[in-house]
Amino acid sequence: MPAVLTERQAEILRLVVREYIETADPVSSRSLVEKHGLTVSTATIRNEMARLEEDGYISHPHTSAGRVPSERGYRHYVELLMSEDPVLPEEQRTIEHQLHQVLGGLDEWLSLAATILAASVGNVAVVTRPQTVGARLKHMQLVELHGESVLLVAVMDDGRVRQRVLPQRTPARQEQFNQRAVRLNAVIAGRGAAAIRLAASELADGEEAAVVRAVAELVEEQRFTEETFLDGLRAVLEQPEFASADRMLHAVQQLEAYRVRRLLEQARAERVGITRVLIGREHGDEGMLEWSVVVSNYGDAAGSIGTVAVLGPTRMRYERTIPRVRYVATLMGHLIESVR
Amino acid sequence: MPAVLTERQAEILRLVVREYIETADPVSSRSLVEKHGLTVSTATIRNEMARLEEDGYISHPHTSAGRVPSERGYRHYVELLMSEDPVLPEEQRTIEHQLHQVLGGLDEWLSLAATILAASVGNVAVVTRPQTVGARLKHMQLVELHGESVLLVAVMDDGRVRQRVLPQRTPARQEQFNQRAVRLNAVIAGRGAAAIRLAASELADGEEAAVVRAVAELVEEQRFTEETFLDGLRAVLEQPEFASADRMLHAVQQLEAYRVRRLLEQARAERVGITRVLIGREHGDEGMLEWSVVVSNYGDAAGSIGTVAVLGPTRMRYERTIPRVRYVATLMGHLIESVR
DNA sequence: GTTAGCACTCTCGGCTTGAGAGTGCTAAGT
DNA sequence: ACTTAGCACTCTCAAGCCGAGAGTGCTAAC
Repeated sequence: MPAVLTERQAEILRLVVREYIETADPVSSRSLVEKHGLTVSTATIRNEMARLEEDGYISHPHTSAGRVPSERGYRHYVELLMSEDPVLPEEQRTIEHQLHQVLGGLDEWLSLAATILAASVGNVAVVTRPQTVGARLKHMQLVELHGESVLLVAVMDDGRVRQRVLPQRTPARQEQFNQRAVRLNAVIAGRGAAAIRLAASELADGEEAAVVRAVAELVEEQRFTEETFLDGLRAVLEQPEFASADRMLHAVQQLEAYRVRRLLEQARAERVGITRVLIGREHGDEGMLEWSVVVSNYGDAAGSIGTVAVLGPTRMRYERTIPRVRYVATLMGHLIESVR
Repeated sequence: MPAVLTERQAEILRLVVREYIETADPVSSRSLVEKHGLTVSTATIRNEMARLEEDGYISHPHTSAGRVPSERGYRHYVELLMSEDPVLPEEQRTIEHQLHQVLGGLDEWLSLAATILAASVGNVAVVTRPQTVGARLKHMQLVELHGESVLLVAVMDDGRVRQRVLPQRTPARQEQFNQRAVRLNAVIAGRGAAAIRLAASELADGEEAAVVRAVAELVEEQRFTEETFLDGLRAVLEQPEFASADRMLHAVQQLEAYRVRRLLEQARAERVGITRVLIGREHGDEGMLEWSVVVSNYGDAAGSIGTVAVLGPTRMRYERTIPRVRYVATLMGHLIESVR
């Protein structure tokens, strides 16, 4: 397999990939000549195609079908042949505007970002909440509930707001809860789960110790289903690769939260700022052989890292998807700074 | 159409419905006799079936197929022929145990309830958050964020905890925010959106007025997508009625949040405590002609009302679904009391 | 009122067939 | 040595056909 392609071969590969991404039909030598005004004949194209196939860039579904890019073909295309379709200032403004409309805090931003991204690339988009290794408590508050319970609300320095209903043996008024919150905040605000747990063990009052232990749990809690925002299922199912019922059902199964989580764990880009493209079996998930993943991490100075990704068939508009994933990831990076 | 069925006709109808629900195949006179040891011949069954068909209880996909229940047949079955499959104490314990494992507050309960219900009936389950007409603020809190913003956290008396990032011109320390929160709570805690808005207009300090206006918005905010918890998509798509790609895609489309919302609005049961069954076109949604909905409202003394529903093909195990929807609805009713 | 018997209808899977799409190869042209 | 016209060959796909099988409706007898 010669690693180098002639100029003409590269151009043919580029056109095959583009054409196939657009139409989803195997592309024939004739359609290539007709649609792109090539100055050579179909026979020449066929000869070149035969070479490309020998070298593993494209393949044949069956004898008398056109050519389809292989994983290697897509990879070559993504790395060398394609030019990115930039997110225009106009589109950037629209997206940022939509995000700023919503002032509800991190979760709403992440969810909306997934929706916007999905709509923009026509595939499934996933945005995970930044996983903070050493999250700290910013502030806690107790709110009196009817009956024998109290609502604990904890705000973390990674933007999470978590709550929990706690039983309360000795009834108290809101005012007393406020005082208790101020007292406890003085001890545990700004600290991580471990330090808070330690503080709990040193408290004389059993009820307060229970509250503080609960805070520690909330600080370190990472619940995946609630930490992942996914959208675009319907759009991806409309792609022709899922035109049969069993393929479609299979896709729906693969996109269940816990599977997507596993996939993203494997596919995680190494560093913030890099956008990775994993084509076909490159991501190593047996169930999603014909899927590609475009993934980018985002994070802040404090080292908490989240993921923005698009999942779709290998026949995906990489030109469009890659810059959009990258853009949304940087946007998310800015947003998490703002809720620190 | 004689409205009354003979005992034998009713029994045959009952068996046809049961058999069809179980197998999804049109049921023939022979299968009925064979499987249920009837003492009459297949010919007799056929005669009776012809009567049932005349009366509109069952129908014929084509000449040489067995019988399939019509909407009327299902209705008769649900109202008169079927006996409910109660939620056994064992199952109740399991469900309640799962719910009590999770202490995160209302949203997690609702979401988990949808998951449990979906798994238990093998169809799509939807649980909406109780829509409170006149929600009141229970407590608000301000948390200092890095930079020029502050996080407003509001706890409502219907169990919602909402947050919003607010810009903050004059930087301040957490202690000052606490004092401000105490001051503002004294004025607005326990009040509804209108009263809070009024209070905002009377405040001298512009920054405080902005905070209070934001609180008012949070108090009355009802955001549907975040207010609906849906699960069981995959299970329902495995039903044979969605065995072709276009039907499956159509189902996925119909189950998008905003459509489900419309459907539930139309299908809303009148009173808390009643479980309604809407079969086929009875729910009036053109796009979901072959779907049934089992729906039950739940609420608390204060009049906030939420919905628990199961959506699935008309060929649904009503015996099982109805009591489970009812049970989960009452459970939700208790839970919302507990976070008041 | 019930039932055996039978003709009739309809579906479904398998098979065949012909059209169409594309290729690979050969041989001739530049 | 590269390009290309021409053509045989392969494979898919839709349409049509066929026969088996399932079920019914009807008739006539019990």
